[in-house]
Amino acid sequence: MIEIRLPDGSIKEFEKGVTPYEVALSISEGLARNVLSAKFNDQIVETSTPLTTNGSLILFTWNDDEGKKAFWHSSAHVMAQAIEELYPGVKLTIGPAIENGFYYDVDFGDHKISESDFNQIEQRMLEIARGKHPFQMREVSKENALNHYQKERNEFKVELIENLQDGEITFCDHDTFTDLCRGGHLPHTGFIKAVKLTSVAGAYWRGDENNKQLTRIYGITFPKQKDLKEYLVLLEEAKKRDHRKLGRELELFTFSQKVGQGLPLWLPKGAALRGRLEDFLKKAQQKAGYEMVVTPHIGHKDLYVTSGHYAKYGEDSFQPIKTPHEGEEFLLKPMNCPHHCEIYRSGQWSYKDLPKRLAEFGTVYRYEQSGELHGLTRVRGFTQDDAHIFCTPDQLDDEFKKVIDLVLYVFSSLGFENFTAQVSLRDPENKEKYIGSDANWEKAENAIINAAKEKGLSYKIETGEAAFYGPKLDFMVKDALGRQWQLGTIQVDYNLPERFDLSYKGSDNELHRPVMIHRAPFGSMERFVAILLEHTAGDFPLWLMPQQAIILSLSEKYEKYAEKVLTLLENNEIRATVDNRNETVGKKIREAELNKFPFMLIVGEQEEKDGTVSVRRRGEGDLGRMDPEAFAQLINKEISKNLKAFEV
RNA sequence: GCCGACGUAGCUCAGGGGUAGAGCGCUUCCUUGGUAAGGAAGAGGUCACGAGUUCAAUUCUCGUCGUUGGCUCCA
Repeated sequence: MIEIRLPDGSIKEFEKGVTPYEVALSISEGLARNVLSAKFNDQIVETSTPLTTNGSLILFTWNDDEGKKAFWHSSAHVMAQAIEELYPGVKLTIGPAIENGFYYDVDFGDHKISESDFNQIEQRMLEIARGKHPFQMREVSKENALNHYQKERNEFKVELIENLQDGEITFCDHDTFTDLCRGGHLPHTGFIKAVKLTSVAGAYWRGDENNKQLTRIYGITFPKQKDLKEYLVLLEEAKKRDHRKLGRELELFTFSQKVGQGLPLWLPKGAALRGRLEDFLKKAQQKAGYEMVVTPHIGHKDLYVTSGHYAKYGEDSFQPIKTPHEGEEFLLKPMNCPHHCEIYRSGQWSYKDLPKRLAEFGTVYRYEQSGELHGLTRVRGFTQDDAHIFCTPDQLDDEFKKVIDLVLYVFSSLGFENFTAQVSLRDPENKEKYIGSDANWEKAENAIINAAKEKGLSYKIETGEAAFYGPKLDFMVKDALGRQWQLGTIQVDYNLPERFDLSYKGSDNELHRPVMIHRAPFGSMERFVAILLEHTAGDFPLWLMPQQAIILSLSEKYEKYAEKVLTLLENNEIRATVDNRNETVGKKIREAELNKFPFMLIVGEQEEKDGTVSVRRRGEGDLGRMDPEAFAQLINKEISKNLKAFEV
């Protein structure tokens, strides 16, 4: 007999060799029907794996992430079988489960696959699923495994197996199909009831663009047809929050093929919105001891040779601008740091002057790969809410924490709660990719981790994700479709101070090297506005709204009174506009609601007579008549409730 | 940059070898209204651009540009 501990803490005795499925059955038939996969002593096992020792067992269903993972991983096997049958001679490589579904990377040889092939594959997958073929794991010796795939001339699987230890290699069989696999499957294919292949994409073998390009097919499957329908509806809903769509509808920004790809044009409303965000940050930064500076949009090539950026990115950047005569070369500014370093160098500093915090809304230009451009989130010309802090090594920890406070203030003022902090460190295996000494890297990495810990951030460490000049702490936020984007960033840099020979006079009367912190709480105005749009669906916090209220005149007769109310509101710092069009009030309300006006003020005969406005709140309805002054107070009270001042 | 899809009116989209259609928006007129679409008329398109096939191309083929889902990249 063996003892199995279940998640509720209870311990049950079973015959040696009991399977997770049988354990589930002993609890309830319903559970047994729904159990998809299991974890025994922190190891993923099949529901059919005999358990031979004491241990703790967790059973997973569709409601668990691990259950979905097994579901989708198994679905990848089924898709692979369908593809192999329909396109004989293809070479399978890897096919994992992902956050929403799964993919399989396949070498189709000369065959071109496109979305028009999906239906056929989906149909075959469903046929296989209906066969209720059990997934069965078996151990294979390295030699046999290699033989199997050498016979199939599948160099990809051979490469995978070569990197595995003999004795830990397993194959998974179902129906007529066999795949190299570590495990974690459904009991059988019959659980898969709904199948949707979502896209086809090129993907490099092992993610390296020097390798062969494979065809990646993405799909998603569900245990019920209804779940698939719901998922598709969810996708449709997410599309409604797409910042590209909202940006056009709300007249915030546009693009022009003539101006060039990735170069956004900010429309009046968008520019006003962006200006308001800038003012908000400027105010907080002033309190936090920052000083604003302004630098030009181009810089001499030597500036970037000194900074090291030219060597690293020169080839892959917008190419230098040449002067007519002297043969000088200038680069479009890809970042503000070198300019700020030169500002620092323009003076002499004592340790008493530090930290020096230089801030600029600096517009930069980067030649991003054309396939990477995406709305406002990835562009070629954008404005960073940049600042560089020059401080003594002793001040680093404290300054770093202060920056975290500022970023958290920005995020909370704008209602971003679901962000993750990511600490990006150097890849110790690939040190040549980075500039700077080991000692400095270590110091900087520790400073970041300590600050993140002390500020109570829940952070994730990503090795190899650091910038080439230093480690960083990024604040990541998801867009409507769940894609992660970096917004705020804080980076420690020991290298630029070195390269620009920056110094300050210490209390010992000697020259010392300052440490530099790069930071941008928004990241870039473009990306921030994009993500903010997707999070709020255009329903911005009241203080940020391009227009806070719209005055709807009941007919042209009340135009004068409407204008009078507008002036009154403007005197109270409220952004409002008048809709005097010859339309019914019903239509005006509908459009104001769709255009996200938070407040609608209806004025007609009654209002004009007693000097009031009828207030309607978006999404809530009629709030009744009130004095325009009272309305102004209502708005301003709500704003001051939601927008707290930054406390240092 | 690579793989796939797409590009028709300001916007959302239908159509299809014989040079185009809807809804919304826009203009004008009627209507002067009470909390999510009042009515009528009209204007607006080199069907992204360039080449090829054809008697004829917006439609088919190729290329370019742009957009887009991924991959690689992201100072």
